[in-house]
Amino acid sequence: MAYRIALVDDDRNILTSVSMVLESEGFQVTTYRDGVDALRGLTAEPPDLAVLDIKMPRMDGIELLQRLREKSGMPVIFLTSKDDEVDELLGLRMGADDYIKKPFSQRLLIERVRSIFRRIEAQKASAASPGTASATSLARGELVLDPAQHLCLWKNAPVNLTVTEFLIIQALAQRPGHVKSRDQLIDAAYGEHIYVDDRTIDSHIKRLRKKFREVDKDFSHIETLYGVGYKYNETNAAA
Amino acid sequence: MAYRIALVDDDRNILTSVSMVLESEGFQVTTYRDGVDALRGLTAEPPDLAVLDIKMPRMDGIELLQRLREKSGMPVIFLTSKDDEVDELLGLRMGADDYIKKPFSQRLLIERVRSIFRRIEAQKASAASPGTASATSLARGELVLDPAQHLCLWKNAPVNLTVTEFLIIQALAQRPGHVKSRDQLIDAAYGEHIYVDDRTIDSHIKRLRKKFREVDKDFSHIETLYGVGYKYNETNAAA
DNA sequence: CCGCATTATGGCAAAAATACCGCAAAGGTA
DNA sequence: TACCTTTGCGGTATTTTTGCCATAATGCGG
Repeated sequence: MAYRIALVDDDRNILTSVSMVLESEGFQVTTYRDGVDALRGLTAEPPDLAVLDIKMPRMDGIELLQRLREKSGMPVIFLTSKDDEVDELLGLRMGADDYIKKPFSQRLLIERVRSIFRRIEAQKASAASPGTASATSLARGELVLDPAQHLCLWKNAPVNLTVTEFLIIQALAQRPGHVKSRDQLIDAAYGEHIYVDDRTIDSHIKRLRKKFREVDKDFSHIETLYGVGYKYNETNAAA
Repeated sequence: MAYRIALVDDDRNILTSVSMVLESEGFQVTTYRDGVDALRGLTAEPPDLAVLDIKMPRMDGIELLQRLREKSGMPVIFLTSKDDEVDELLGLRMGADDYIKKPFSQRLLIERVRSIFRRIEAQKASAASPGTASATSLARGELVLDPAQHLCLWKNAPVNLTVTEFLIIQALAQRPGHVKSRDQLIDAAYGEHIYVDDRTIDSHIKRLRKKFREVDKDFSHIETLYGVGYKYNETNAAA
């Protein structure tokens, strides 16, 4: 279930480059080249997040946001070129969730976008009634993972995981019995444009094992494959 | 299996310092001092990644990339000195994978480089195992080998192999009944540019036979061809 | 059966990979 | 602001793997 992001900018180059980046991260991107078009599109089919340039012909980003806010509370990130535009944003504080100064790195952009969606997930989690399995949830034998609720159950007992831990166990449980290299797990947990050390994965695996053991002393479903990576087994490791 | 990186910059200091950093991370680095040389070198022997300075005499990085793109899709990272160069990149974005502003920290550079290679590995992995049965998995009679799961079964019993052992049995099982010389097995297990002693293969064969015998006392499918090498037989050796 | 060449195998120390402690930085919250 | 949680990573202990040696065993040609 890919998030949908609307991108509004009058610079076609930025439009294509940014949307490429976002799409490479698995988001579904719709682009608009000016505020008027965008207002129509965004109203007709609201995305999960809007990324707006401030300076645009016909209708600038700020006016666009004000119009949007009449109808919708969708998250918004602004793109700004100048510091005084930032000031303006801060002064007005009219409901933007974040802003990014041009020029910006892919990494920064993705960081901001992901943080927005993390926040949304968190809200969903607290809002959702427990017991309702959402569409994206995962039930692998005794393990239940529901990203929407940020819920992890082991043999029906809740396991309290942090965001990173959740992403890692999710990646592992996606394919029980299959090895994931540390690099693959880094991609799954952080996205492709962020580097963390291999050993950091070890730490998270350690914490995961510990938390599962707190619920089930004999938990040993996360297996180390020496020289390869880790894998999640549905059946407990015997030998 | 070291990744090969080409580094192109007219500043000799940067050339040496950066290549030292990369080499210390285990990468194999080739350097070029201008775009014309680089184009020739990169075309003749394409590396796994190119790191290009933008501002260079004779041919700048942007032109170099365009020329490269005519032939190759190798990943590219740009080095830039000025913000307006960044703008240009963001706008044009003609196939560069990332950019780094000078001056940059060693850590940042490594971060970017590793992220590129993670992506490559990820693609390899997903290409290798799209469904449940990975394309490269092998079922030869009673022997089952699945690299994606790092799984080895003999008569449905799991055999716990190390990476090297796995690579060797894989090479042997690829063509049952066909001899592989020790040199061929070394290539298969270590890559072509690493030297280990012939007798080392004997050791691995020893360990393989032992591990298989632990599961099946009468296992004798790995046959020695005196003076030639080893081969894997589907039917047990009748001798 | 003999002598030479090749292989099998147990053992071992070095190397490689991993587990995990503890801390400090980062981020969020009240 | 101060406080709490999360997180990444340095560093060390531990485990696993691995290459190779020395010796015994086996194969091969005569």
